[in-house]
Amino acid sequence: MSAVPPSSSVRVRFAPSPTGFFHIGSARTALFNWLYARHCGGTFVLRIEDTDRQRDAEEYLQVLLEGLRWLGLDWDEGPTVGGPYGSYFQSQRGEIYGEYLQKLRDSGRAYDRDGAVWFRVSGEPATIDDRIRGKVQRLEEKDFVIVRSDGSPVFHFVNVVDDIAMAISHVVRGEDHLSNSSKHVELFQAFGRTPPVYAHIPLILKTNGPGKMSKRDSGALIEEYQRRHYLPEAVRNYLCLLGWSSKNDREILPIDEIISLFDLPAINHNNARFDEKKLAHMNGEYVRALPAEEFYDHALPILREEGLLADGPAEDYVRSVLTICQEKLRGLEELPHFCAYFFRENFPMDGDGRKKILASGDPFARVEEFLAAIGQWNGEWAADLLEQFLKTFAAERDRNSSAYIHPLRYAISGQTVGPGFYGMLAVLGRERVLARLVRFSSH
RNA sequence: GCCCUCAUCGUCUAACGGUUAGGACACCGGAUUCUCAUUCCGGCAAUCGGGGUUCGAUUCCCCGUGGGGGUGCCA
Repeated sequence: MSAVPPSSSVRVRFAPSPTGFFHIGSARTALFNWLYARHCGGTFVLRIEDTDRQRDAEEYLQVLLEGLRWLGLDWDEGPTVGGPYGSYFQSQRGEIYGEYLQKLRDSGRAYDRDGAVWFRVSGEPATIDDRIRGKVQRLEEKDFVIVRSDGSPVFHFVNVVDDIAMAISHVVRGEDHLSNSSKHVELFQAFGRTPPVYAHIPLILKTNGPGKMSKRDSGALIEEYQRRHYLPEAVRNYLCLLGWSSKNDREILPIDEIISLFDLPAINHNNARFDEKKLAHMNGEYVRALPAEEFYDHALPILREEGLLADGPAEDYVRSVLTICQEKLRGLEELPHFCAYFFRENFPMDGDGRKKILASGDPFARVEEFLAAIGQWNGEWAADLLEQFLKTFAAERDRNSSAYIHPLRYAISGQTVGPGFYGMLAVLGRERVLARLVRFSSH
């Protein structure tokens, strides 16, 4: 439960069904609910709609909870934290549904047919009070099933019962529920309740092609970003921008600022297409802006996972590698490939890079020339002095320093891109650099 | 089919009824004492169509068109 008691009667809920995936659209719905709760000082309830009771329910639930935690969307009531309106699992609320069903039977709004229980509609158009779309009217024409013939209650019924029983004040959900809201309003009214305030948020569409994002689309699952070491703050920030904006031309915003600016009527009406490239760009911005200490904390487990720390390099060495690499990264995902040669001698030599180097001159000759000179040099092995040395060295031979830098970089790292050259030399250290140059020139 | 809903650059979006229609991503070009994948500068690029209302419409209304959703004993 939250440490700070709610200062508002606003109670919102995120009510996912544990399917084994955490879809980006669901995450965005959870996020908007959470933002609104935090904006109002209200309560964010997590309710698990597990009426299907699958075999792997527990494992499926973990995907969801871990995804929410990763995004920093903490819930005030729900699984693991409890709360006064439990249980927060629909599979454990059968008794409550029974009681509410009896109320509908008593008032003549529920009846049996074909072994199922049906709800009798009123014949009047329902008015949905929607904070984003205004008043929406829709006539629910046909009676509908609320309890299947196998005895299990259907979504529309349990959803409304739980919202009543959990005193939910605002229902923030995807627009795919808008048409069905007339069913829900009818149910609220049949229970003698005023329906909650609704806010139907636009859907997230596929990057290309027709329809909304589905689990199978590239980039559709939160767990994919976890696995690829995206920063959760970046994913969350991007998700905020799908259907909402600060209206001040700023897109990268600290979450506290988003919370204070966020409001339901400010949400857009139109669906948004998902753009993986923009998300990737935003992730890069977040990675490069990370304070050195936090970058280190994020990077260390990744390097370890890739086996790059197997030789037990000194902490100072790892830190200096990360310091020169951070500003060049587009994301933590590429870090291992970007810096592997700092940690092992059997790094791969990039094939295209080799062609590039060969095309621009004789790399072996350049490396040998340099090797001969640097071997004699006994200056301090520091970035600024190495720069001085190379510039003088190149000038004496009437060449541009880049004539040496490119082949040297390739010889030392196996790549044509990387951190600043002199910083790279300094961090690797004299011994390692010279050994690699020798190996390259005598290949 | 019927019902609901939406409509500004390719994409995400901004614009009290009066703006050279702004920003971001992508793309293209240039610069940056060494690479680029960082950074900086520049460029391309939009109000779906037709009617109204108004001195004036991206903005308000209507009709089309197009998109999305719903229409299950799925959620």
